[in-house]
Amino acid sequence: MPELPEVEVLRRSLERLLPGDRIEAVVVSDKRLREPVDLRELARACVGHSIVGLGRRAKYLLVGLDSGSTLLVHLGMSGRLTLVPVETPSEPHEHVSFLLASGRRLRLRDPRRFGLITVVETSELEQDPHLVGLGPEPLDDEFDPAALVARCVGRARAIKLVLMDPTVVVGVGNIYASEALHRAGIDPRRAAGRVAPRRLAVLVQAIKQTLAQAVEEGGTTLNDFADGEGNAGYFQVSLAVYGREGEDCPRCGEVIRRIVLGQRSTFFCDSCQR
DNA sequence: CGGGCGGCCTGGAGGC
DNA sequence: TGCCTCCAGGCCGCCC
Repeated sequence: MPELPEVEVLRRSLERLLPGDRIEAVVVSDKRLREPVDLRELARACVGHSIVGLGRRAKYLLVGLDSGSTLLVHLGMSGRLTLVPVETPSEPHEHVSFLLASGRRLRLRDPRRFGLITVVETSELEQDPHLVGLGPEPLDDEFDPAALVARCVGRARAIKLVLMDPTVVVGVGNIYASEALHRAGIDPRRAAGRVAPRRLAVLVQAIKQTLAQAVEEGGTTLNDFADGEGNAGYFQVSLAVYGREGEDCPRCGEVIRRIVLGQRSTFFCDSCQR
């Protein structure tokens, strides 16, 4: 489900709702996620401690606690983290609930179980194995044309797959890779090393603009994405190509195609993406 | 090292 | 109604 914009939208919503609240109990109802949920570790870091802030790195949500620990949460494909009244009945695929002093509970559901929740010492966040080796944040100045060019020279891989490589740039998943390439007018199949530097510079701007706009529009809700209060996003109406096989390209009117690259659906316009 | 692929999971949609 | 296949926003590890 979530790429960078969705996680950032979630972060912003929780940032308004959670800081200052205290975790009174942790319930693990299903420990089966990408890594088994460790109740003892969660409880030790959380119970009796307050939430101090919400951060994000790549597609990981970071929940900072006054215990000196940070919760690292990844939503995988189908994860949802929502704040509900404490008496809300549990639903299928609920994994973890944090009962808060305010009478609410923060609940993590994830039917496909590709998600993750774990505890990291805040002072050691940078060295955490989940985060180490990640490339630059796409919305930071550090991600610039020179950075992308350096990672593309001499590479035979399709440019779309390079964009989705988290050591190149983080947070760009299957939807936004297709969208950014359409904006930049670049064929997703083109070998990364054969995209001119000038056009890679355009691509960097397209990525930044696409992601920033998606955050402003509340993320993309194709099926079930929602922020911490359950609100859907609406960037899906701004999608130019993703999920629009057979429709007209909004820029040139040609038919949008769907192909498979790296086992993922890829949408593009053969006519205005070269 | 780069590159390609299978695997991990469940649920929803659509065809028959 | 049921059964089958395909498809889905991510990521990891194995192979050549």
